[in-house]
Amino acid sequence: MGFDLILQNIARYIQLNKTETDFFISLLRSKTLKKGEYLLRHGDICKVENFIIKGCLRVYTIDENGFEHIVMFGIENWWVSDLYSFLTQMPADYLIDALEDSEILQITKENLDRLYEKVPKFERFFRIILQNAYIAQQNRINQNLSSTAEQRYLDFIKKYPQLEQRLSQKQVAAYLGITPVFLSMLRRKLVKK
Amino acid sequence: MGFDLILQNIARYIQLNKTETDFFISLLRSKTLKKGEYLLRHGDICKVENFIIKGCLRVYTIDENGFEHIVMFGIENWWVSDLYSFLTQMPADYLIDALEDSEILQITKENLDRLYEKVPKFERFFRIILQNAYIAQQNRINQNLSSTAEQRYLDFIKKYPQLEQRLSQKQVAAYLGITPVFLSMLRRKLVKK
DNA sequence: TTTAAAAATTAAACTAGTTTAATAAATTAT
DNA sequence: ATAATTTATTAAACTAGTTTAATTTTTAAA
Repeated sequence: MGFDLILQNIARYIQLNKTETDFFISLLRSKTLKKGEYLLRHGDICKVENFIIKGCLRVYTIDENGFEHIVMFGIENWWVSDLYSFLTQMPADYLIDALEDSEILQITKENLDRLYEKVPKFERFFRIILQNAYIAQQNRINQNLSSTAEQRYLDFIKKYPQLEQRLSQKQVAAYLGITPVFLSMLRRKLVKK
Repeated sequence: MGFDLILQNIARYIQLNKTETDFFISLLRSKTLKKGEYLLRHGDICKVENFIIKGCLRVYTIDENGFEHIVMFGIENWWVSDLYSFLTQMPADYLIDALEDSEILQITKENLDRLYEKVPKFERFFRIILQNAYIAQQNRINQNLSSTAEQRYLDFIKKYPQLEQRLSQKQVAAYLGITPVFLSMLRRKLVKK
């Protein structure tokens, strides 16, 4: 039916009975995105939390000079949103769009709040998801502070080998915090070795 | 009693009755730290989550060249730990020490797990705490990707004016990801304006 | 209160990463 | 299939931030 992946994702941390599972699924809406299509624009209210079934998205900003900076990629089995905007229902700081044709499942804030009320186990689930995301982000901050661009690139392709295959170098550079020109130079230098 | 601050901190997001409050407090241990004292060393197992009642701590790494990189400061009303090590009980990636004489309240992993079981509302509490921390970290990542050191410094003193007063420039530089020498140059340039 | 140690300042030489611009290669659209 | 657009490459000039080192100021220790 297409809910297998998300149920599996949730089963990693909490066990749901049939009623709970059905209730949860009833709160989801599915959506497809063409490559390049926006899920969220800067200034929009982020109305939903998104679970990716298929495809690849990016969460990013565009600075005053028009340069893009990617705070996260999302692929199959990941949750993405502008969490600040989602929680506060204030205008979003980030943009989200699809880097590939994608399929997602969405849950609105109202429905997620209802889910927390009716199935409090989901508090635990999202606590754990957030713990993992927090740890990953902290490590990324540390790496941005302590490593050269070359080391960050090497760590990136080591940590996400499959993801790197799916991304253009421009996107990788926007994630690493360097220019595409410099990434190209780094790669040349690395293959020469 | 010294528990006022932490109870207030928790009351922001969940309501506890007398029994729950007493149970929670029974799980806490208090500890004082002298300036410079370690709470956690790289490679230790992080056995406790720490709530700061008074003082200032830092969570950081030391790179192969001996330079320190600060991933977070903690002051009154903040929670600090090496979350990865705390959750997995594996050796810590980070060091934590006191930048001022400090007082903290500690809860062990076993006790926190018991707390989640007996008072599931705490799942919600820590979910919300983590949401806030996640959002703050994501904004910091974005800023590291998109702003110059000068802009990051200006944003830092604007966002944490009270904190900046308590820190040496060396610590601020280690948080911003620049050398103390360069921070000194920036400050001179800024006062001249 | 004096001494020692750490933090901050300044300047000059240096380098990691940027910018600009031109060309080639790969994707996308018609 | 062709044209148009985007992405990647390369090189040269440039700049934000580093490094080293010497001096001053502040903080901590005895």
